Amino acid sequence: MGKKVTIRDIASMAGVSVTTVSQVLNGKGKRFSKSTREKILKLRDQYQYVPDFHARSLIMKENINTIGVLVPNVSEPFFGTFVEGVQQVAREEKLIPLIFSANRDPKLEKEYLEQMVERSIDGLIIASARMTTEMINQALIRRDIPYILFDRNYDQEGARVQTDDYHGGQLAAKHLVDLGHQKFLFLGVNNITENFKQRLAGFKDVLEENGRQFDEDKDVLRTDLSRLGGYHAAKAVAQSGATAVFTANDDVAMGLLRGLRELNIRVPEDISVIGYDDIALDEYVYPRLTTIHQPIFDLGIGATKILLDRINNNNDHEKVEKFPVRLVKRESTAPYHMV
Amino acid sequence: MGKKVTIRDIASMAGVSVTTVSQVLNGKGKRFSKSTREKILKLRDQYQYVPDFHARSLIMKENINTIGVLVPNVSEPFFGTFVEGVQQVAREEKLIPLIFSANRDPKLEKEYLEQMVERSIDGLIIASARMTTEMINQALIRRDIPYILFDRNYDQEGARVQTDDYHGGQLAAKHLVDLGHQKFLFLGVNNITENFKQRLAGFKDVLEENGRQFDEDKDVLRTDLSRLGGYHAAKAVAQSGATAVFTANDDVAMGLLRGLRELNIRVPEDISVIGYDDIALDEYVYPRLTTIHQPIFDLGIGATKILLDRINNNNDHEKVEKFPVRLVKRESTAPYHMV
DNA sequence: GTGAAAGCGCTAACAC
DNA sequence: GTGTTAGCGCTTTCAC
Repeated sequence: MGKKVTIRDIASMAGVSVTTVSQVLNGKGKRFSKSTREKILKLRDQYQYVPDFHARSLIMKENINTIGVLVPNVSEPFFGTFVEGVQQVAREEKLIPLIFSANRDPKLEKEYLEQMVERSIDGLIIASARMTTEMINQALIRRDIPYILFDRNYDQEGARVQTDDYHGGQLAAKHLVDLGHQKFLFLGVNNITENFKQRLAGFKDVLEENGRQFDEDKDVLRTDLSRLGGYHAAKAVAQSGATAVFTANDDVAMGLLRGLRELNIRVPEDISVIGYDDIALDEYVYPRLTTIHQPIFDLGIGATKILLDRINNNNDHEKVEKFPVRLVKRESTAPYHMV
Repeated sequence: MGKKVTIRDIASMAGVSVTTVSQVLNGKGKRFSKSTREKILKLRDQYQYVPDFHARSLIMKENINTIGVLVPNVSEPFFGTFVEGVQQVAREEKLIPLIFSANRDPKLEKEYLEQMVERSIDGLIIASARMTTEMINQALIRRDIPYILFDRNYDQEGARVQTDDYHGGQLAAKHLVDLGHQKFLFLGVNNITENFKQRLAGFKDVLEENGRQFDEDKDVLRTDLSRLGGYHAAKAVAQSGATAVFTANDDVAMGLLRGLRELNIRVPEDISVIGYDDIALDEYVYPRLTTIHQPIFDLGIGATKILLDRINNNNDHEKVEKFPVRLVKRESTAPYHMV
């Protein structure tokens, strides 16, 4: 209903100037009389005056602390957890996180990125496979907006948080080899990005070091990076003859579990499945999923902290923080039995 | 590094006035010579000029399409899907959705709400149990920002989308009664809100209509509204002697499924479990979860469309759009067998 | 103790 | 065809 109450309205009602109101409301009004101050405060409360954000940030180059978070999809458990980590730090540091979920649509990503730039946010956390450094810089060029890269951005510049995907792949292979398996499969994704390549490389290397056969042409299957993708791949997995499958991530593994179940193939008795990420859901599927743990929540925290660091200290050197991965043994993997 | 390029910079470099630049860049420059236009466009590209958002929205009170979405937690599958629905409409309508996830913290919710108001967004979608109409109005008062309420806001004013929770409860009871069960349990939540009350009421009424016993004191258990909550409740559920359990939502049901499994209680052979919501995960747990379907994605779409309607047409009457619920039979419920 | 005035970057009447 | 001017709502010198 009501038109917006401006500082001018308050001023004229209080019978003082806008300066006075501004000063008082910003806690810089020690020099004004008590009665003036109280009058203004009272009017503020009465009319629910809130200074206009845009007018304010137009002047104050130092922004209200706002950071942008660009993720492919908040509804994926992985990114949901990541965002929660970001939020935790944001809360502690009184930052406002603007979350943009672009559904892996490059056009949208670009658009959102530009939006954030326009809104002159203080910093940016970008989690996106498709987004190249070039694209990012193009949008950010000539603005010194610090940003942090996350996930799948290996060959890129810029401060970032990373996990050791190669090592993750090694761990998965080692676990499966220890269980005595002989025939392996990597259930990868159609749109392969560097982190997946690394996992595969680590996986393959350990297999070969242990004298196992692994042919990248025949022993790698590709599907969509989703539960449905894993589900649809079940038949091909079953026909491959492999007894141990390493999936691109836990979502894919969950889909595979379902698909295998419908095919009456038992996990882990017939096939062992190991995922990647360690999302919270892993404990709730059946069988509980063995996986490579990534500290997703901590990654969110870490990314935000590095970003803050860069914002505040204008820390220009490219900081790359590595986070550890580890094997989490649950029920979806078991020793290999000869048939 | 570079300072921000302003319209003035572009103007002086092009040797024209700011007006000219502004007009040309906003597509209102038909009256200018082609050479001028091209010169400006080229400079814009060269210097990656982006008009300052704040300066712009300071003037054009109306036009930047931004809506705020306040949810308890994006990483919950339910809200994740809801947000996706919102985003779909947003994309179609060229809106920018600002997502705020407040983790059910009332203080944060209020803070975010105020933030959105300050940023003069065009409209608001609020999904929050704790948030009373009073709180909302307090933050929104004297601004005519239209908003839509979602989820758990029964006894409240304002346009909103709703599903028929009472009917949902009825459907659950009917299904269980049809299967021949005699002893029932409602696994509810500690912090009961109106939607849960409605579900319970519908559940109870149908049970009693069919001559089944249901005592709200003894046959209702309370736990946290989460997978972990359901998990922890498993023992109590097992000891209750009930053969059919209706849970507050699917998350709780998933936790219960896991807990029961660890107790070696078979679902559905020993106990039937029916959830609520029909989140995507239901197909991937074991056994696949029977549930009451809510059109979560459509709710997101619907909420956004109603909001748009109110923004554009200044539609002041309180529109309440109801969405249907229905039973989705899967594998977690089965006929009752005498022991 | 208080206020006038300048200006943040932009758009839009209204000249010329 | 193009420029002048007047703000949008606010903060901040600096003068009184």
